[in-house]
Amino acid sequence: MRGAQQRMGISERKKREKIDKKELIRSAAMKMFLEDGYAKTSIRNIADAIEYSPGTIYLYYKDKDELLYEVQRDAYLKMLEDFKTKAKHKDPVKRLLQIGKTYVTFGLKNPELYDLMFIIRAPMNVDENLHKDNGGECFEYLLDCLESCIDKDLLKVTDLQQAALQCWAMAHGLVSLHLRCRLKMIAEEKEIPKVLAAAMEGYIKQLIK
Amino acid sequence: MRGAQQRMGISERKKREKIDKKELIRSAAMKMFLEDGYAKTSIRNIADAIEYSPGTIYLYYKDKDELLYEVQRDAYLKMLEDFKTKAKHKDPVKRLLQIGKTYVTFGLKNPELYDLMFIIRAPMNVDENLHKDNGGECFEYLLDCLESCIDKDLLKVTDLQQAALQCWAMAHGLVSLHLRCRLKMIAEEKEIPKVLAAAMEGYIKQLIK
DNA sequence: AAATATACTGAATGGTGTTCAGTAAATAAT
DNA sequence: ATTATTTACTGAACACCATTCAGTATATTT
Repeated sequence: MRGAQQRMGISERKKREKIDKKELIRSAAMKMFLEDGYAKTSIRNIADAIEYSPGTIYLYYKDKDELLYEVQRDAYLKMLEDFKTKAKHKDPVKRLLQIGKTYVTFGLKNPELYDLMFIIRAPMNVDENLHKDNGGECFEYLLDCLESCIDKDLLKVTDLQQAALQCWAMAHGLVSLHLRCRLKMIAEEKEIPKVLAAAMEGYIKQLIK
Repeated sequence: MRGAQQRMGISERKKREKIDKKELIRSAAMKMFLEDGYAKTSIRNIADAIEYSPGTIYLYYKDKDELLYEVQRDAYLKMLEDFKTKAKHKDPVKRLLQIGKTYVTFGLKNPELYDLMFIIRAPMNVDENLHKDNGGECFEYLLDCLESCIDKDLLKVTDLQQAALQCWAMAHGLVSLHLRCRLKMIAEEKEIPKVLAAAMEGYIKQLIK
C-alpha cells in the first residue's frame, strides 16, 4: 500500500519534472526568439543555452514549428492582457481608440514577438485552429467593442465583420510595413511611433458619427 | 584598324552575352521564386535549372539577397504597370477606388510576388534606397491621386501623407493577413477576394465627402 | 608560341532541422 | 538481490542550405 503510494508520488514528481523541462525549453526558446528572431535561433542554439543536446528538444517538441506555436500562444495571451489593462474605458468608442493605440504600440515595442505572431511564415498544417483559438480571443475583444459601438449607434458603419476586419488590417498594415522598413519615405525612424499612432487614431475617428 | 574594330565588336558581344547570362539567372530565379517561394528556392536549385554550377551564380550576383532585389525591382514595375492600366479614371476619387482594388487584386493573384515585395525579411543593409526608388514610384502614383482628390476638396481628410499611409496600410493589412492565413475566422477561402475588395472599397468610400 | 584574361566548376566550410542507434540510470518484476 | 524494462538523454549522421575559392579549360593578347 505504502509502496504503491510512494510510486504514485514519484511518478507525479516525474511528470512535474517533465513539464518543468518542457517549460525550460519553451522559455529559453521564447527568450531567444525575442532577442534574435525566430529564423536566427537554431535548435542547436537553444540546446546549448539550456545545456542539453539538440535531440532532447525533439523529445518535448515535434519540431521547431511546434515551439513557435507555443510561443505564439503566449504572445496572444500577452496581447490580450494588454487589451484588458490598457483598453477598458467604459465608452466603447474611447475603448476602440485605446485598442487601436494598444495594438500599434504592442507591435512597435515587441517587434520580434509581433513578427512571429503575424508576419513570419510557418506551416499552418499541424494546428489549423491555433490562430482561431488564441488570436481569436484578441479579435473577439475587438469584436465586442465594435459591437457595443454599433449597438449604441455611435459609428457610421453597420457591418460588424467588415469594421473589425478594417480595424485589424489598418493596425497590422501600419505595424508590419514599419517592421519591414517600408515607411522610410514617409517618416524618420524616431517619428514613426507618433505617425503610426496618429494614422490609427485618425482612421478610427473617421468611423465615429 | 580593322583588328581593333573587330576586337571591339567581340568585346561588345561578350558584354551582351554576359548581360544575357545575368538575365538568364534572373529570369530563372524569378520563375522559381514565384512558383515555390523565395525561401524554398535555393541557389543550387537555380543553378540546376539553368544547368550551371552554383558558383557561377556568384559571378553575377553578390548573394541571394541581390537576386531578390532584382526580382523586387521587376515586381514594383509590374505593380506600377497594373496601376497605369487599371487605375486611370479621370475622376480622382474613382481612380483612388481603382488603385485600392488593383492593389488588393495584385496581392491575391501574385501571392509569392507580393510576399517577396513586402512581407519576407531581407537585410536592407546593401541597398537602403531600393524601396524608396522602386516601390516609391507606386507610392507616388497613390500620392498623386490623393493630392488630386484633396486639391478638389473631395475628401474628408486633408493630411496627404496620413491619407496615403492609411490607404497603403489598409490594403497591405488586408492582403498580408490573408497571405498568412489569419482571416480564416472571418471568411471562407473562396469568399476572401470579395470580402477584401469590399473592405477596401468600404474604407475608401468612408474617406469621400 | 607563350602569357594572360575570362568563364566556369565542384569540392570544401560551416551552418541548418531532424532522426535514431546507443547508453546509462532509474524503476519494476522476478 | 538479480534481472528485465522503461525512461531520459546523447551526439553522430543525414540531407539540406549559402557561400568561397583553388583549380581548369577555353579564348584572347602579346
